[in-house]
Amino acid sequence: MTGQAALALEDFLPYRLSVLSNTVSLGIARSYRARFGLSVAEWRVLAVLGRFAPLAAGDVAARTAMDKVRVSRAASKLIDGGFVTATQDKADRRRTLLRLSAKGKRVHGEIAPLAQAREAALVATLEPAELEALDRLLSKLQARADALDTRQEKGPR
Amino acid sequence: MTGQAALALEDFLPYRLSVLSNTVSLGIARSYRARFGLSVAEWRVLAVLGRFAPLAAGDVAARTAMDKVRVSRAASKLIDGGFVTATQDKADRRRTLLRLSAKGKRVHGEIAPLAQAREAALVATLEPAELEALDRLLSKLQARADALDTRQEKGPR
DNA sequence: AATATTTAGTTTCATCTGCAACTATTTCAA
DNA sequence: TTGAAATAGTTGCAGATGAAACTAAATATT
Repeated sequence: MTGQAALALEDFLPYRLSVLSNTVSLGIARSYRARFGLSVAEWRVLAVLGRFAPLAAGDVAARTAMDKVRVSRAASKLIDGGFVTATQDKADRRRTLLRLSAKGKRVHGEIAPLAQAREAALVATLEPAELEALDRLLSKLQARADALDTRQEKGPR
Repeated sequence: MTGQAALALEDFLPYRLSVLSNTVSLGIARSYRARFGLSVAEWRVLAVLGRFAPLAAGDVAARTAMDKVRVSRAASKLIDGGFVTATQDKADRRRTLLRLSAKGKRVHGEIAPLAQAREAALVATLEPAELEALDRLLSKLQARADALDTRQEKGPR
């Protein structure tokens, strides 16, 4: 009845990516929400701070692909919870330098292996060659998606 | 300083999937949000209704991998907007059968090609063999993610 | 048949989220 | 210098979201 080929949602790549991403992320999120009361946004901030010493909020945003509002709120919660400390950058007093507190490091040390184990379990069924292919394909698609996105927006980001 | 290998967010598969999925979906969403005022959830419901004749809300949820709350709300908006009609199932009066209205069909007919063009642009850089590999990898990962998820939950879904 | 359980869907509540407006500070330009 | 423009980050608002509680109808149990 539809004039043109009906869109098969179940084969539609953006949809498949969305379902897969949600399945994976929600599964992981559940485990650390239950244990530490951390949201995905908070965990991401914790993760980059665990890896890259002091970062300003803007740097966190760049590294997590989150917008600055989301980072700001996640950081506030982490500070309230005592996971993160904030100090004003003396060289540029607009900037707030974020670091993990001792508690933050402890939690990061607990969650990171869990997250890695989950990822390992996810890709356990893939051959090494497949894993390599996956890496390349995701990189290619991300680059392409960024390009399409930039083109669509008013100006360059 | 961290005892174990720090988690590299930028290489972390769940994170990469999330970023890619968001880049792609939001890019597409922008185009039909601007034109028709439809959210991603609404568009998904419209898409499955455009393809599979009358569906109950629960069937829509199953086919879109959205939860029933989200489906219920998207359906309400679509009904308010005149894109979808709802009739009570005579055989089971708990069920509401959803169909596209004439207007809904028209909009679906407009958006579907847009969405397909976007997908085509996204995968345009992939060789046929790569596309095939992508398909297989996503299926494999989804199956695995589902299995891990089910195992984690209390009972089977 | 009467009651208990299950199922379909909605609503409430408590977040989460993004956009836009805002403050504070720094950098640029006249 | 001094005002204008840019940058870092926060907050108000309005919409989206998920979990849990709830209503209504169907099915299972006794």
